Amino acid sequence: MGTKSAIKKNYIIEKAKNVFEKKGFKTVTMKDIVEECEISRGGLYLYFSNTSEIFESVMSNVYQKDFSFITDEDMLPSKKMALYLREYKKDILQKNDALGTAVFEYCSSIKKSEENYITENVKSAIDILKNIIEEGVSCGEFVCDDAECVAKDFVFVLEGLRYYSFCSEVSDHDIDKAIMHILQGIIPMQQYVN
Amino acid sequence: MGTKSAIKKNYIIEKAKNVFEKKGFKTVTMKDIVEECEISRGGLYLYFSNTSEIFESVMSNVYQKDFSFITDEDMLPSKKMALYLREYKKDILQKNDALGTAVFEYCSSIKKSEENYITENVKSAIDILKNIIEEGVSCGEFVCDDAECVAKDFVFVLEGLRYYSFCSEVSDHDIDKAIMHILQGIIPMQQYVN
Amino acid sequence: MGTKSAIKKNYIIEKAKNVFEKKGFKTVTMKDIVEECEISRGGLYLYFSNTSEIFESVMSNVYQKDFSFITDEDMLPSKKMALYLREYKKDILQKNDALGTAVFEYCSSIKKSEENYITENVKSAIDILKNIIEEGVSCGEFVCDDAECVAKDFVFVLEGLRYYSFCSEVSDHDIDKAIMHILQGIIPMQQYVN
Amino acid sequence: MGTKSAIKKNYIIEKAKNVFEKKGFKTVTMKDIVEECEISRGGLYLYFSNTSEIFESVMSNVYQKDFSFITDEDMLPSKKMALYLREYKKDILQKNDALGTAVFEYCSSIKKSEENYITENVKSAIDILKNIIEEGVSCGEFVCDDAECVAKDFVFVLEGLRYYSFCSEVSDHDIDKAIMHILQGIIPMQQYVN
DNA sequence: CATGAATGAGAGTTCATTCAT
DNA sequence: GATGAATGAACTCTCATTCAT
Repeated sequence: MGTKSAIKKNYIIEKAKNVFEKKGFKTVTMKDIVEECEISRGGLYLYFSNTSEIFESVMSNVYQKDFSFITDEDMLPSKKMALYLREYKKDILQKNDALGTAVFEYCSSIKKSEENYITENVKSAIDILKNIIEEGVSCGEFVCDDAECVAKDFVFVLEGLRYYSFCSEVSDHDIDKAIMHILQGIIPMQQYVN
Repeated sequence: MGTKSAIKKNYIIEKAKNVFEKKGFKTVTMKDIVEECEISRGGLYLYFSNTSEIFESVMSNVYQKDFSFITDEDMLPSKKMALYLREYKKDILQKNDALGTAVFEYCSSIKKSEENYITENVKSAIDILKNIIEEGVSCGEFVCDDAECVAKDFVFVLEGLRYYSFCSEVSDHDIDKAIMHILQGIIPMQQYVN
Repeated sequence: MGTKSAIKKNYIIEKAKNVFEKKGFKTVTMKDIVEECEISRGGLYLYFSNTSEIFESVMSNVYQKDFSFITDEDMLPSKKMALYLREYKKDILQKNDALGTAVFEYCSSIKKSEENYITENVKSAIDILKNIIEEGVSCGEFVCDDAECVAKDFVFVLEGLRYYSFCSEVSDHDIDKAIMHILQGIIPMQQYVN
Repeated sequence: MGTKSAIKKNYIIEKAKNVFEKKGFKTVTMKDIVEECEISRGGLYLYFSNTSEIFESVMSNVYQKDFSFITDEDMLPSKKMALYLREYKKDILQKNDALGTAVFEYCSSIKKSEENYITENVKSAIDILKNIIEEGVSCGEFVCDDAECVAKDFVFVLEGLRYYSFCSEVSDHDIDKAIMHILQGIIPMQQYVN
């Protein structure tokens, strides 16, 4: 596929993203995407065979956050925690009507045994937080018996808020409060900065 | 519509529930339900005009739990808490492939401003837990500064697990661990019984 | 069929008339009539098998005007003419939104060779007017070479106005003017009274 | 829509015309037209959304007569009258089982206040005839006090015959006789040529 | 007689997918 | 590559008609 094709493919992906944000996943049709892209019916089929394929492409374009700071040896665990949670929060707030519904619909329509975006996301988030907490414990910033348990607490509370946000308004403040409450369980003084 | 009709209507609701459990909400068609019920095309329309109407009926048949114990003045708050959380857990585990996906699809397809099953459910759960905790604090069973905050912690962790359960396996044990972790924050000794 | 049945049948016919006035003939369904009558679906079939049958009954109830004065030997032809045309006019004006459309739809959906309400009506009107004119000529009230031709002029002008009235407003005055114009061709002085 | 499409669209219009001639307007279905055209169900929807839209297209293809001679300054009014009435007659005779019924059904199903084919047609015919008569009076060919009244006499008699023709046989001769009778009222000598 | 639930045929409409150009 | 006309399958919905009660 030449450069021109790649450009067009990317164009389709960008446009399709709008459609998935508007309609979720299940009810999006090839026609919807053709119309959003203002290309020909046949044209779309040159690049994608069905909406799942398009959605996969949208997701791999979208789900790329830079979490390289996690491995930065010079950064304090408390700082890492603050940065990571801030990103998480931003993610949820942005999804207050965006791709989240589509992701859910897509993932829940796949057989459970398979890996999917939500599973991957949750697992990696638990892992990252667990590492940060353990690091924090070693250097004396955090106090915690069971890092995995706290990590899961963080992640599921945040996922719960995300889930809730698809059907109801969730504010910046709501998320902050939930995070602070858990943080208080592992640090003597507040170091989480908005 | 006489008694006979009521029986048939209930029959349709029961069968339709299977369909919603299998397919969620958005992609369920009147034809799907007709086929599951093994009735005629026109027959279904005698009772329901569209899938939303059927789904509403399914929900009002289903979503009726007995939480009367909450107001029982002789029951210890710790006991109430245990009972309530057990029900919550059961609810999530049953939904490990059941109506939850359909509920989500239905609710997220409704305008956010409107009340919906998920919003209602979350709000009422937070309320109930907050009351139990406050009761527990008054009688010395629990220790807690901010009952609402803890209640939300409970609810969103559980909702997070529910959400996750639609796309991945969630075990009895996973839920127990999450609950225990939060409980430890407010009680000196474990009283939560499975 | 007992008296009770006859009453019910008449009730249906009356109600059905409303439906035909509202919707014409072709698009009226058995369901429309059942609903207008507020009887059961099966109930209607005890009396009528289809809408044509009902329409026929409506028509035989409706199309009965008293033109006995036509044969009254003591009445002046000019008076007969006036009375007859007045009835004709009334008929058209009443049909300014009533059964006329249904009659047309019914008649034009029947094979042309068969007799139908419109054919019958037109033929009998021509006949009556021709007789009145001839009578008038004999007694010196009218002057006319070709009574049939004038009779047809009357009838087709009036039918033209009737036809036009189904799609556009036609006033009392419009009809009067048309009638007067033809009358002037056969009488020296105006004797047509509204 | 390119040239090819225009051809197909015209093809559909031609075929649809047959259907409307056979069945009138109200009971014609998209399926009827699909079958007459021998195209696919979906194919028709590429060009038209409903039967009204198709009927409108049929009408604008059909209702285009050349009456330019009306404004020809060199032609005698009597000649114009003869030509115009001949066209009118032809129109009625052709409709002896053709589009007229459909036109009526279509127009009578529209709210009366709106302009429609029948209203427009009648109004323009009255106007044209009135002008011809007045022209004829100026140049001495016709004798007439009230041109509008005579014009209406012509038009409504002819419309009456048209209406009658949908339900019964109307011959060339019937129309001629009616026309002659009115003409005799305004010209001393017959100049209407068949 | 009367009811109204039930059936199934049939019309409307939308789309995924193909294919000639 | 790209287009968009064309097809046909699938769904929605409405009614005429029947029939057990």
